[in-house]
Amino acid sequence: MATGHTDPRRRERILTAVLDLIAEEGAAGVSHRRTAARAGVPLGSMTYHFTGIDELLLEALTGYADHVVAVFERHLAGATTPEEAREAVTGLVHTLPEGPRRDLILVQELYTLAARREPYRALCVHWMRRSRALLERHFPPDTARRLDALIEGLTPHRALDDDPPDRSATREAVDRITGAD
Amino acid sequence: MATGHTDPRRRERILTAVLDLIAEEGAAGVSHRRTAARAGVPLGSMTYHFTGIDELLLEALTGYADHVVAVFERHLAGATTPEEAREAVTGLVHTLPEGPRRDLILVQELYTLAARREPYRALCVHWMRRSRALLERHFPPDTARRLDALIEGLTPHRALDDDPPDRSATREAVDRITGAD
Amino acid sequence: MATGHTDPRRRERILTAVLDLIAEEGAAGVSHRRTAARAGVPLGSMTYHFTGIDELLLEALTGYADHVVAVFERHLAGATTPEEAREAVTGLVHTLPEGPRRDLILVQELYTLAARREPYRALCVHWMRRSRALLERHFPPDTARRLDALIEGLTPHRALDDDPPDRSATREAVDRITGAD
Amino acid sequence: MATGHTDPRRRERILTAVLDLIAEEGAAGVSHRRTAARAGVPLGSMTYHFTGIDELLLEALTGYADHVVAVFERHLAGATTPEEAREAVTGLVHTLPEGPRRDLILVQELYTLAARREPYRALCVHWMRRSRALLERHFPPDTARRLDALIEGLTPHRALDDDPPDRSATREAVDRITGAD
DNA sequence: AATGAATGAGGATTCATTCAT
DNA sequence: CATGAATGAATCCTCATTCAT
Repeated sequence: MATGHTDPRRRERILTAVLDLIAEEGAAGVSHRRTAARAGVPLGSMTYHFTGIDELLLEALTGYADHVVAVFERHLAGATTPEEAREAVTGLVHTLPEGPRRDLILVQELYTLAARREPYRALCVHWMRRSRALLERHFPPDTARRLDALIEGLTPHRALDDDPPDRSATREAVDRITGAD
Repeated sequence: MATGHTDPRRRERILTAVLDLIAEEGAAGVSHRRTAARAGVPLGSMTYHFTGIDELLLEALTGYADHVVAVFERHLAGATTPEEAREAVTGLVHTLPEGPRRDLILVQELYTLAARREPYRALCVHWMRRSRALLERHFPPDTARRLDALIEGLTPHRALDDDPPDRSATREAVDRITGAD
Repeated sequence: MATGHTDPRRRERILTAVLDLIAEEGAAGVSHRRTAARAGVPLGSMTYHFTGIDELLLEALTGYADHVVAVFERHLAGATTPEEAREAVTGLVHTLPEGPRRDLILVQELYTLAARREPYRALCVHWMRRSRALLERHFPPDTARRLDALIEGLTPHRALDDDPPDRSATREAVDRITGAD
Repeated sequence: MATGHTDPRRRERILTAVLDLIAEEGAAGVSHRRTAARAGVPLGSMTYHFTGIDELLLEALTGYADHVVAVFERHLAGATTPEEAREAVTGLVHTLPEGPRRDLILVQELYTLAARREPYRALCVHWMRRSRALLERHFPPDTARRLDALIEGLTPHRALDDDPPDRSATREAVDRITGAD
């Protein structure tokens, strides 16, 4: 009532809460009530700012995908030789899911949504395309593609495995897939 | 004398229904009601045969993992040389998600559950270990590991991509990661 | 918890509450919450016993239509001559909406629903057919039809008008429409 | 100097939207949001131009009643003899609900509102009085009254019946109720 | 052994209305 | 004058689970 009546960061705060909830409870655990509580906004606020749960999830995950691409880009930015690019990619695999597995989980949830529902699939495809394009700055198209798949595959392994592969094993895989001889 | 004095296939039928539901609606879409309706059993039957939703999901997914491992094994069974093994693995990647993406979805859902909740993680780890063991019959441990990750990574790509890599591209990736020279 | 666990009159009580609510607040005013409160049953009970609001309304109104037909029949039962039948019909018009206009309102609400949604239309048509059949026991088909329409038309007039037509006016109209000469 | 310094047709457009909504969704389906969307005006506009939902409905239905009376009048205008008047009334019954049942529905909705809430009742009574007055130009008061009721009763029959009475049947009923001999 | 009945919690969403701008 | 932002109440419905039978 006495608040500024227009808090421009409200949408933003809600989206952050959504991402936190996806990571903690899964996409299925994202409800209006829970999100509102977490973001500290009234329940009615949710459907005012977002059409429905789907818009909520989609927008939050889009923001997250952008963030991941940015990380990706930052990692690869400095590399000028193939050797440096390979090292950068290796670092990437070991960087992303370092936190509290939050990133891994978010990616997994997105894949799961994408496997079944169109808008999420589109987001996923767009994302894959962008990261492949980044790899293609340093590797030929076919190699970029293989490398992209490898990165994707190493991630769940690193996250679930009790005894995950160490950095040198990752590097070895990267070298082989990119055909370093 | 025989215990299950009613339809012994009831559990089985319920588990099949659960798997169908996971594939169609996602793990979050599996409810007692829906499962009962789909399996054609009374609602009260659900909590009689299964402790709760988790037991339901876990048992269904365990059965599915067994099935996938069996497919895996069948594919690799005939291979006697590394060359044949590589060809078998290639066939595997192109076999699994060929159907109506059902398999991809189920795997994805399992990963998502595994990322957050213990019993699912254990199932997942056990599964990964078994498939790696199968690969180790034909490849050295480190190679098996890399190969396993690659397979995992190729799957979502093949499923989501509008223009998925063809068989020869897969074979090329397999050759490189297994160090065929 | 300590209740008989199976109250067979519960459905019945709910339907009575629905009819009361339609009369008092209109069909649009029938909500699960209000109905539950009025019938003295828990909210969750509503969707257990009835699929949804529509089943609720439809079943309640079907019961009401049956009741009205029964009244109709009882009124006409004793008539053996056309003269007696005309008198009975006249009595009918002046009997039905005598109460607290409850009957009139219920009929009106049913018509309104019937004008837009199929299952209600079917109920309405079925009802009209039955009452016409009753009239046809005493009048030729065409006459029965005209008479039926007249009855329908007199009802809202009697209910809304500040100065509604008296019994002799009704009788006069009945006589004319049935061609008493 | 001119007051409505913005679009003066806005009120008008809103009222048209309200009528459309009543016809399509029922009076209960008229909300500020839906009306605003349909009329293409901002949501805030609704409560600026109209006190609340009731004012909205009442004003829209008043306009509609005026329209119906005008049709009524136009139909009867040319008639100079009782015979012509009877033919005109017959035409009326077969004209009104000819379109997409829109008119029938609107009338029904108005009756339903009138049965329960005062301002709508007043509107209804006023309307009935006006149409009766029109009939009284051609028929004696008692006959006008009977005829009015008959018209009212024929309408739902014609609208709901699968096999509605044809024009000659209507004419026959009109003749009888007006005592043509 | 098996199940229909029951229910309180929580799901998404729509709403009329208020108010600062 | 006109309106976008905001919100708490209420909407229908689904749910996992308990329990008497």
